[in-house]
Amino acid sequence: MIDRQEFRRSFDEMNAALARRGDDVVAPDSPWGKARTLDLTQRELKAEAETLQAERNRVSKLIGQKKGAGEDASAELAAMGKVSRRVKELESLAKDAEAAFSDELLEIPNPLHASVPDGSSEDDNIEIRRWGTPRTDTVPAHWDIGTDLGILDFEAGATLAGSRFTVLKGAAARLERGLMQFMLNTHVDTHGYEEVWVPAIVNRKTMTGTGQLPKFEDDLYKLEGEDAYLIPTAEVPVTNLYQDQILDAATLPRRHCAYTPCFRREAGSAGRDVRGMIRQHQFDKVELVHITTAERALTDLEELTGHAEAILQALELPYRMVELCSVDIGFSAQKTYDLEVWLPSQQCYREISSCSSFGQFQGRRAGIRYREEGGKPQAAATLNGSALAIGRTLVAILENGWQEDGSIKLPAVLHPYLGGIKSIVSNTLQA
RNA sequence: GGAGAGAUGGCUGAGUGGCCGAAAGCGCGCCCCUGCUAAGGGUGUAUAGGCUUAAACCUAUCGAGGGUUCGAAUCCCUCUCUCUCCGCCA
Repeated sequence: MIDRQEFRRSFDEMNAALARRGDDVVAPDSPWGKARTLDLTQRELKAEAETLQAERNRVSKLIGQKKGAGEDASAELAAMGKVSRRVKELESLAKDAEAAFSDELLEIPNPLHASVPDGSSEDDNIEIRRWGTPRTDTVPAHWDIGTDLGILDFEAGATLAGSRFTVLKGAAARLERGLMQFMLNTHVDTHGYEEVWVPAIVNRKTMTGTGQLPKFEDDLYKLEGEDAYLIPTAEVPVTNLYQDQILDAATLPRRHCAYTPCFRREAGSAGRDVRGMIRQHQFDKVELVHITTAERALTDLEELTGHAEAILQALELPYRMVELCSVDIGFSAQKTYDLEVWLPSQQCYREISSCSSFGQFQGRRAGIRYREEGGKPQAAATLNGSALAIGRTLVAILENGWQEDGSIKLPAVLHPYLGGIKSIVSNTLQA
């Protein structure tokens, strides 16, 4: 959520920053376009109501005194009856205007950070660096590799739940579990994160705090008849761990990692990546979350991204890091780096991690604040990044580790997590 | 799912219609006294919004929402959450 004070005082600057996301974001009929009028209306109504309330409070006190002294207060009573009715009217109007204003505010995306490059499509994203040597020989798609080995069962997934669900068997299931362990251990033991285990179902307020709602309801699974949604990412419960709290600045940054399943309806991506397990309705992910100060947000982003990269490097997976351009950055983010892993079957890099700084955007929405010694509370900055999406990591391991004989060579760091075996030659793990 | 109890400031905990943004204690900040790792005294200590150069001032907030009233932490209604007991259960 944008800052109201800034909205009033620096309208033009904010307008410029928002316009970089696209002209439609600042169109007259957009939430941004409507917000200004609603704000003025709301403030006028409130000011008028407050003036009358002050009057009422003053006279009510007088009535109390008069009655206490046995004096007649009927004139005041009559006058205040009238004032009270008017106050009620004004309050009701002000409340409606305030609600309308707040609703629009929740639909306005985060103004981009000044360092974000301009662009008109994802093709304008900027490659920052590459790591590793991509293999260029012909490698089968992971769905063929996995089916041949008997470790990925797409039919079973479709039978049980529908398209975009996969059943992992034997070595694949163990690999999924091993990756989860390996990633969490690395972040806890090497990178110093505090691990948390959180609900995969959250309520509407929590979803609103991180920005998934109200705008992206269609992307979420909602539980019928309840105020409950399946989380699309651990970002939601982990960041909201601090909702409506005031943290001591000395305790920042708070850094958490968490494993959760993630659920996404993929409403807008019909027909894309329908084969294989690149794009699933349910997938596993280890997520990193930072709660930090506004000043530290950008340096923390570099650090957090580095922690995600460390996983790819340890797994010996070639990847590149790209900085998203102005039109490709998500609603709540102010700046984003994507990590893309090399998929030999497609001969291209595919997103496996997205690391973003949200500035104070989520902090304001979720009421996460911190206080410097003797200072006023201010909205905390939040960051998060996948480290990594486990399903896609499994895909990358299958394809990058694929051998001519159909077996899969496994990265050395995973051996201890897989009972010591070094390769997959069937749906059972072999030494 | 059934029955009961409760929700007040960083914490504990008073407060059943006005003098309550809220006693008292604890904790914490600053000052003083004491000159030694005891204690004492004073003072301050919520959040948001409005108006302001600033201070002052005004408004709102005692789980949430609605109602009664000139006036509600206090009365009424609805909801949420927590705790205890019973039932069920991985």
